Amino acid sequence: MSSFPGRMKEYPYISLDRFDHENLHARAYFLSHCHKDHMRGIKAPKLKRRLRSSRRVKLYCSPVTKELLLSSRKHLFWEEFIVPLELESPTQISLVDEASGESEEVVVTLLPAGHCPGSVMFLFEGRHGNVLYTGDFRLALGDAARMEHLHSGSRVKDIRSVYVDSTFFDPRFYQIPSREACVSAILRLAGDWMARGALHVLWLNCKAAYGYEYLFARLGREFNTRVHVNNLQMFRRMPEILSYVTTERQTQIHACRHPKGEKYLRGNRLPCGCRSRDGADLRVLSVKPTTMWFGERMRKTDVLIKSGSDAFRACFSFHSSYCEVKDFLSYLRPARVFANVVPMGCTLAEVTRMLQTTCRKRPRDDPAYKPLGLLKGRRAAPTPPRDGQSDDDDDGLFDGSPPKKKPPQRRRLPDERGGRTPPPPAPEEDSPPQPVAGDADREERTANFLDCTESNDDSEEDGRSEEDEQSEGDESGTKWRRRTGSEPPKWEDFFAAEPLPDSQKSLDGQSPPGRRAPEASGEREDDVDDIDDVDVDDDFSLSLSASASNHSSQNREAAEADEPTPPRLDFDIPCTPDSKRPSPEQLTALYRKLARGDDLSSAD
DNA sequence: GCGATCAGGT
DNA sequence: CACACCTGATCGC
Repeated sequence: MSSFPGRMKEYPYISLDRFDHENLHARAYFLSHCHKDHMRGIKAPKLKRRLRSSRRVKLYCSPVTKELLLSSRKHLFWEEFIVPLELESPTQISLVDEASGESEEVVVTLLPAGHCPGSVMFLFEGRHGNVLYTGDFRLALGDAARMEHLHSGSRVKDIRSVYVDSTFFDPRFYQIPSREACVSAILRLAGDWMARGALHVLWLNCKAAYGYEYLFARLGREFNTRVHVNNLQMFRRMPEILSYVTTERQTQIHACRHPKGEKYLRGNRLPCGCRSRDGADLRVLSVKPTTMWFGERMRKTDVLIKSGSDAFRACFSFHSSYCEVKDFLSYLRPARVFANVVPMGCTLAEVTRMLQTTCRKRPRDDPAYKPLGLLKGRRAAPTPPRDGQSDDDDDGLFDGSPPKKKPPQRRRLPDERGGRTPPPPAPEEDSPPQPVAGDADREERTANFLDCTESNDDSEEDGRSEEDEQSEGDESGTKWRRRTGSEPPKWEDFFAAEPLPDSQKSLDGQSPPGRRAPEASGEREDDVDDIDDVDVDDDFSLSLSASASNHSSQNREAAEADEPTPPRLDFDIPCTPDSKRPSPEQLTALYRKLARGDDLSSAD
C-alpha cells in the first residue's frame, strides 16, 4: 500500500496520488491509476471546496484513468478538472499560484506502468531537475531501456530522484514469474478444464480492483466467451473492456464475487449461484490469482499451485519483483531514490538503505568529481573486472560472498537535453533534503536476507508444473523503441492509453485545455444515466468481436529466466561542451586503469 | 450523519 | 505469505 505523502521534494507544488492534508493546496494534481490507496481524499468535501474556488487546478492522468475515475458517480464532479494526457507525449504545464500569480513551468511525460488499466508513471522535467514518480508498476526486466522518454539521444536522462513502487523491493521477493508466463499458464489450465465439457466452469477468485482486465481479455479472446462479473459499472466507460465481461451468468468463465454477507458458496458453487440449464451440478475449478515469488536460487517457477481438488492458486502480480525494480533503478541510476511503499516485514530505513544501493554514488568526498559517462562493467578493485553486460553491482546479496564495499558506480553526464521539450536547465546542486541513511556505516547488513525462506517449494502433491521455466519473451538487446502494432493485441491494449482523436497537447503553458472533445472510448456519456453505484443488471448487448484469437500457441520464446541483466545501451562517451572525445589510445589507457581498479581521478 | 481511522476478513 | 478492498466498530465533529 502506498504511503507516499503526495508530494515530491523537487516539485512541492504538485500533488500525486494524494488529495488530503497539505495536498489540498496543490497547484496541480496527478493521478497515476485508479486504486483507492492512491486516491485518498479525492472526493472529500474539503477538496471539492478547493476545486470550486479555483480556476486553475487540474487533475492530470491518462485517458483510461480518466474514464475509470469517472465511472464512479462519486467522482463525476472531477470531470471539468481532468486533463487527460497521452502517454509518451511530453506536455508543458504551468504551476500557477493563484494568489500571487507566481508560476513555474514543468514538463510532464506519462509512461506506461503496467500495473492496471490506465496506470502510468510521471516523468517531470523542470527547473529542479528530472524526477520520476512511478506510481505502482509492474515492469519487466529491460523495460526502462525501452522507454524513449527516459533517454536523451542515446543516453539515459539524468534523473535526480525516483519515487518508486517498492512494494516488493526486498530480496525475499527476488523473482516473480513474468506476466506472460502466468497468463499463458492460466490459459492452458482453463483450456484443459473447459475442454472437458460445458459443465466445467472456471471461477477466477479475483479481488475487487482494476488489474485483472487483461486476464479477462486474454481468456475472452482465447475461448471466444465473456467473463461473468458482478457489475459492469466500473467498466461502463471502457468499451474495450466491456466487450470481455458480462453480467449474464451463462458462461464458462466467472469472476463474480459473493454479493454481500452471503457466504454459502461452499463446495463447488459459483458465487453467483449459477447452475446448468438442466439443473445438473457444475464442476467448478477455482483459480485464485495470487502473488507468488521465488528466492534467488530457485529456478523452479511453477506459476500454478494446486491448493485443493478443484482449486489452484495462479501466479499474478501487479507489482514488480525485487529484480525488476532493481533492474529498473540500476538502469536509470538516479541520484536518489525514495520508497513509495514499505514492504511487509521491513522498515522504511531498511528499504531506503537498499534503494540507495541503486543510486549513483554521490561524490561526497570528491568535490572535483567529473562525470565520465556510461561505463560498462566497472568493478571495484577487489572484484575482477567483468566484461559483458552484467554491469550490475549485485552488492553481494546472493552470491554467498561476503558483502563488498560498494564499487564506484557508473557515472554519467548530467544530460544535455537534446529533445524537443525544453525544460530549463537544472541547477547543479541544491542540497538534497535528506537522502536518508548516512553511509558511514555502509555495512550492507543485507545478510539478514540471505537465508530468507523460499516461497513456493511447498508445492503440493501434484506439483506438475504447467509451464516449466520460461520468461518474458523480451528479445534481449532490443533498443528502446516503442513497439508499433501489427502483432496481435495484448497487454498493451489495455495498459497503454488509446490514442485520442484530439492529440494536441497543451503546450501553451498558460491554460491547459479544460474541456476536451469526446474521448476515444467511444461511449461518450453526456449526461450520466441512472446507473447507480450499486448493481447494474442490464445486459449490455455488445458484440463480441472475437476477431483475433490465434496467438495462443506462441507461448514461450525462452530467455534465460535467471538472467537478470537487461539489455543495456552501449558504452557511450559523453559529449559535454567542455570535453572532447577521447582517442582510442586514451580509451585503452582508461580501460587498463579500470581493469586494475586504479583511481580514475588522476586520469587525463 | 459524515469522515477518518483501525481491526479483521477475503 | 501479499494485494486492494470491504465491512464494521469507534471516535470526533
